[in-house]
Amino acid sequence: MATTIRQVAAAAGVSIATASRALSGSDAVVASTKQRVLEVAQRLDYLPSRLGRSLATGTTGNVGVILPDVTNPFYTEFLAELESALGARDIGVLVGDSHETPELERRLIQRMATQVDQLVLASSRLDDGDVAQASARLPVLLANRMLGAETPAPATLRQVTIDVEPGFREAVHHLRELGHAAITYIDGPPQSWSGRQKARVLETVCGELSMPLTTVQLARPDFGGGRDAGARVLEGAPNTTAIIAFNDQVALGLLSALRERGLDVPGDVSVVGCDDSLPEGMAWPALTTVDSSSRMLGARAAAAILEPGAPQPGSVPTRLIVRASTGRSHTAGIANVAGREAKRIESASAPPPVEKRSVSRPHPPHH
Amino acid sequence: MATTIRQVAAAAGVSIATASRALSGSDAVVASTKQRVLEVAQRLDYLPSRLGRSLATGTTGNVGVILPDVTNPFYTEFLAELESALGARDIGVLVGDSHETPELERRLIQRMATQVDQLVLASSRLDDGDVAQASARLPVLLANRMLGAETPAPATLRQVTIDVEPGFREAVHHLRELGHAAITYIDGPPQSWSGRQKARVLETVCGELSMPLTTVQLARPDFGGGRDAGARVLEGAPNTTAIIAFNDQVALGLLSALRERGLDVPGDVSVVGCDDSLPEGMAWPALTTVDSSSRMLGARAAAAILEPGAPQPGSVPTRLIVRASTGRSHTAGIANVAGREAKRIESASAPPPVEKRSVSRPHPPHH
DNA sequence: ACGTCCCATGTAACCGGTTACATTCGACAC
DNA sequence: GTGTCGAATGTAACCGGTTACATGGGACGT
Repeated sequence: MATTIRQVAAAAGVSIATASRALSGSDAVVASTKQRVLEVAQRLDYLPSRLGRSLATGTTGNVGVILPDVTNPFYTEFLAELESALGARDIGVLVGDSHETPELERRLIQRMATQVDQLVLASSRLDDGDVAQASARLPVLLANRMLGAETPAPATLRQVTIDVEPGFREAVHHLRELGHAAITYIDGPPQSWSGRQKARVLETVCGELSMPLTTVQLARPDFGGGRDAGARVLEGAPNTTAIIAFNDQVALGLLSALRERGLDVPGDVSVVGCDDSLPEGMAWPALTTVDSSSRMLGARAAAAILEPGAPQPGSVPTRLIVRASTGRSHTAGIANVAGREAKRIESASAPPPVEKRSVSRPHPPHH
Repeated sequence: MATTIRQVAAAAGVSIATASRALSGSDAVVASTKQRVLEVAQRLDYLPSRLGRSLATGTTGNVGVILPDVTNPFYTEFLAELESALGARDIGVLVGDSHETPELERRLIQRMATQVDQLVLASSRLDDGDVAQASARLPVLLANRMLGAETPAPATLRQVTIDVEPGFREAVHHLRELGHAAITYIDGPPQSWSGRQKARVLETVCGELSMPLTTVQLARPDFGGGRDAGARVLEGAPNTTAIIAFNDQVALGLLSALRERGLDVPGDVSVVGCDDSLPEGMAWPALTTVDSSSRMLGARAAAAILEPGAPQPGSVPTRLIVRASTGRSHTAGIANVAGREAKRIESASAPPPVEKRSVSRPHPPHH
């Protein structure tokens, strides 16, 4: 059994109250006694029980963090930032993966509710009512999500968000200036609040500019989802020249689908991502993206937790970062590839481009 | 304040002992009473305190998981698997990121020690002594790490590992059969046990086959690290034709560095990754890799935790998955690219390959 | 009718801390 | 010398559960 404060007190020849005071820093306890208690504690390898302390003080020193998918870099970076900032203040993090489902999320909340001081729900898939209910039990911080205007926000509910408006507006204007006539948006999962925000901005801006907007829904906002969506878009709408993706992972999957079909980015299709989450060189060509930073969101969340009295924090602004995946469209879109392909094959002598050759080589299925 | 069991007991007209029995499932309490207690609990929205329960029972229902980097997909997948399996049994997960440093890891252990039943240290950066010390305090599960043979393993210490031997052996033989004369290994961080394992196997096998082996050390085993290492290798040893990377992220970075310099994979250089962690299409060309699965490691870790009595689990086996990033070397190595480049430009008429053109286009620095 | 036994329930101690309040003791003023 | 005051320390209640043990009453056997 681990050593308790009573053992320390006994060994130091003081009462547990005195031992407690000596150990929990500087209360009114004379220096010599304090010294003695600390020495004994050290010698007995005493480590105060967080459980005992929590029960007595009513504060646990932990926060719970619930994410839709721990595997997704967006949340992973959010979590990394949050954990670091809280850890520096010796606050522990209980983490839960809701696998994008409200049921699991509710269950995780139940499990965490009595052992954390506060809950952080990132991109919560709960409906407004459930969120309100949770925040009736303990303070809740919504990250990347806001309650609808009609739901009265409880006093214990705070929200940190990313304002995607400027970044997505810029993206549409950028594509338009490059000569693209229409835009396809690959949206996130239907429960995603941020996905709805992005869609809403795109609708507005495309409306203003009289550009047609096509939206494609996605089940999982990851690489595989992006690949699937890419394939669907290419088949359903071969004239597409400009695609905006829900996030960088989806954009990456999209790039992969395009490359596999021999399409050039940005020659044939321009692609815009979101999050600016990729290290340099990860995307090919380098991805034009909206810097909807989850790290910054994590930092804001940490700040909101560490300064409970602070005013409702504003939302993180965004902007467009132009790199190499967007450009002037020099074909009439995807439909033209077949023709160009034929032309290339005609001009026999030159070695076929390496990339093309690799495309056709079959390789074993993954997993 | 949250409702407690005493309030439930009072409202149901029973003692707290009876209430506790009724609530904690099926003890010897008559059906009608049990029914009544449960109804009252429901009505009062009662949620039993994990803290109280933990203190009373001496078991918390939580495990602590410490990772060197929550942002690294290897650990992220490990964590996802572990969290899912434990969550299904209503076990909570406290997570900590050691940022690859022993100091932080020790601090995290201190914080977690009194509020978890067990600790999972993934690729622990602690030395053997510190690990032994931690496992004197509470049960510890080492994942992807083993204590040295000379350190006596405490009874509360278990280990789950990946046996990289077969996979890496296969990789070397595979490369040899493709005609590669020498191998370069891009190793992980120096504190990494699994890195040392991989290096050791490569040394052995290359020794057996009399193939020269060059090892390059890496600070951070991620995409950026792989890119840097790639650049170093290309400059220092231009004749390199076969590279094995510590993990898939490093391999991805390497591919990026090679592509940026106009090198063809596998025409000029063959690349082997490790982990099989990439979704289909993520690497271009599809990456030949050793399936050192962190998901499976996570599953084993979960099993070891859920079945405490089970025998010391064996290590996860590995094998080589051959895809498109390895092939017969048709140049004498990197050094020849300059010459080939010149030759291409000579044969004027054919359009330069798309990828090549993109390489030379400058784009703004990332971040 | 009485003793025995068992089952449902209650009482109270306990887990490991914190802290309000009580107690003790020395210093100082008169 | 004695009363007062305050600082250092001790006593005990409390946080919210669990559980060993005590208690009481009904069923059953003789």
